[in-house]
Amino acid sequence: MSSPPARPTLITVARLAGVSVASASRVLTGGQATPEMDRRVREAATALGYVPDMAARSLRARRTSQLAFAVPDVGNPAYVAMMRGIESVTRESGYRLLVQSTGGDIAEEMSVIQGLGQRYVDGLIIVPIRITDELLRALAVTAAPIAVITSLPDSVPVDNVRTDSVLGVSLVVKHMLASGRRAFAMLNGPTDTVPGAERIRGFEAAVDVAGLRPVAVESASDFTYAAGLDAARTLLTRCQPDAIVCGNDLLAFAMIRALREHGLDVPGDVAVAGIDDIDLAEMHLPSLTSVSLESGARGQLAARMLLDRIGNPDLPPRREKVLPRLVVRESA
Amino acid sequence: MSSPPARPTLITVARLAGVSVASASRVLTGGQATPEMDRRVREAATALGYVPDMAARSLRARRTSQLAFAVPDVGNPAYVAMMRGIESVTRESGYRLLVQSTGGDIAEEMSVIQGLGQRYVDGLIIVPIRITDELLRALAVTAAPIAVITSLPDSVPVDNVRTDSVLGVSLVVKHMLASGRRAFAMLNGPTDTVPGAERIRGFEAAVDVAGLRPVAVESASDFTYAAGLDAARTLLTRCQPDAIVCGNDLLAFAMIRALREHGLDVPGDVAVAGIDDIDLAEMHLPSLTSVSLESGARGQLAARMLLDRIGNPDLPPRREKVLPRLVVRESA
DNA sequence: TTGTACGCGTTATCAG
DNA sequence: CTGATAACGCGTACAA
Repeated sequence: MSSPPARPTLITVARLAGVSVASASRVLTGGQATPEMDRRVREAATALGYVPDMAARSLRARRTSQLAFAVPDVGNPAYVAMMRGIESVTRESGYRLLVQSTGGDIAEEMSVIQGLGQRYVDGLIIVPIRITDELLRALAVTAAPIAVITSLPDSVPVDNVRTDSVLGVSLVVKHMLASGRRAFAMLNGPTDTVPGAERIRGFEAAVDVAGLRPVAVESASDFTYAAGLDAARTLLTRCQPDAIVCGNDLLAFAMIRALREHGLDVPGDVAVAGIDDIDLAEMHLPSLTSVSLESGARGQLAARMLLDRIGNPDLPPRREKVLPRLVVRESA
Repeated sequence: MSSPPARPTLITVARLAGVSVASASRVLTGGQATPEMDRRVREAATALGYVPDMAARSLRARRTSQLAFAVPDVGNPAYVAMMRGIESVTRESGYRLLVQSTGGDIAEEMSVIQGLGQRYVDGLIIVPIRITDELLRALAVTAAPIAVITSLPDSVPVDNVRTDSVLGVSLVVKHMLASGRRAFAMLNGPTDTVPGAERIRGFEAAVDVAGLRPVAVESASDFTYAAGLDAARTLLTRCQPDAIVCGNDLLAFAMIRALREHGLDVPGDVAVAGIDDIDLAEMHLPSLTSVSLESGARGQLAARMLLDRIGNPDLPPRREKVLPRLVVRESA
């Protein structure tokens, strides 16, 4: 009747090696030690199969080696790309990554930010899609460093990674103009979101610069395919554009399908472009012309900024901008 | 010159409330206490903005309230769906979710499993795509409960969630036979993976049952679109099938594009179907007929199994099977 | 019902 | 360079 073998701790290791726990800890955490000391401790550790306990280490060292990513919608491939970018950085830096879906819900986002007080992560990367005063206030006094992926007002002293969707949209519009299109329409997502607002602004500005007026602007209730399908059908009952810019790639796919339902060819009759350049843009038939907002790169950048700040909390707030890039394919 | 306000601990709260730390702890963790005691502690806690420290709690309680999901490839939407399923369960159970990409690499998977000894999570959900003896051995003696999403040999006493891709493939083949197709080909993924092996097996069996022989079988080097494109082109130089079953939806998208390059219409000239029924299957043109392997449901199931086991480690190992479901769309 | 006191496994400080 | 020891913040026997 033997009790299960107790999990080896640093004390066990030190005892077997015949040294103090302090020395054992030093050796194992890469401190200074004589070769002999080093050898004895390591041998004892491997002999016992010692593995450090992260909970104890976190408590004592006041760091978890974990980062959190609060994402609006894991169903959106653009955010998945962002997550991959983040993961690539955390992985090589020895951090673990925690994923939390917010559903784009402010209350959820607030609760994630508040939750930082629990100290279960050393930092947070968050992508809010609506910016409220409440959120800005919360961002100002977080219990752990935060990096925000969105355009924050300059007055908010928080690290953030921006993109320029206004410029991005203008790239598409110019491209469509160059191929002779004149009747522009937009199928956007909800305009009370940061991306939705910026994209419609960019669209109207770009069309205006060309001396034109949009023939239609429709907003889907969400940046999803299903919502896009409804809005796209509505849009097509109202007018017949020859160029349609969509708020993101999922909406563009919906638009293309709706056009086909109307017997219209893409890009023959109508040019269609999306935003985000998700992986599927290339796989789609026709393949989708899209503006890459470099989601992966933005994720990486945010992760690096966050790690930098964790390493040095007194750094001044940083704002980095990532430039959009037009990817021309078959649809426009 | 004031020092930054010290973070409130349970001691601070107890002191302000004029009670012992034990009482404070009891109230806050939902123990027994007189209404008066309860009130005083809570008031003190909110007054101070007290938030429990997870590291300390984890160390003391010997649980982290965290689960890990080791996924082969976050770029594959099927795994993203799985992740969403898992997240929905962890979220409502008060667990946090940690995501670790393995890239389908055995060494990575092993290291994740070994890493369990660090006790940074209470359990792990893993999706190995290759099963080796080394892996099976590691699975047998883990430092924390594991749930595996794949078909494990019955001899391995580990909770696992299975699917029946053999049955799944037969569903597609039958459907294609019913629409008069006879010249069957398969564009599979790597056959040294569990999914790859099962799917080719199912395909050959189903075709055989119909008294036919496949006109071609091609394996892509990976379950990705890019790899699929190469393999699809190769396949088409060799033969002209009128029905093509693909190892997953991404491969199917590649197949459809390759067919179009050859001037062939889907489904007019050739019927194409995929496996996994990812979200994009519906968005594609033509929309993709696919076998749903219920990734989301499998994720949920695995998460629930894992939580059950964490709650009761002495449970006998469970194996659950999720049935495939044919989703007929335009491509076949 | 409430309080005291200890231990969870580490790391860091400070003497030697 | 090494060792003894004090925290880190919390939960829970055990005693009152």
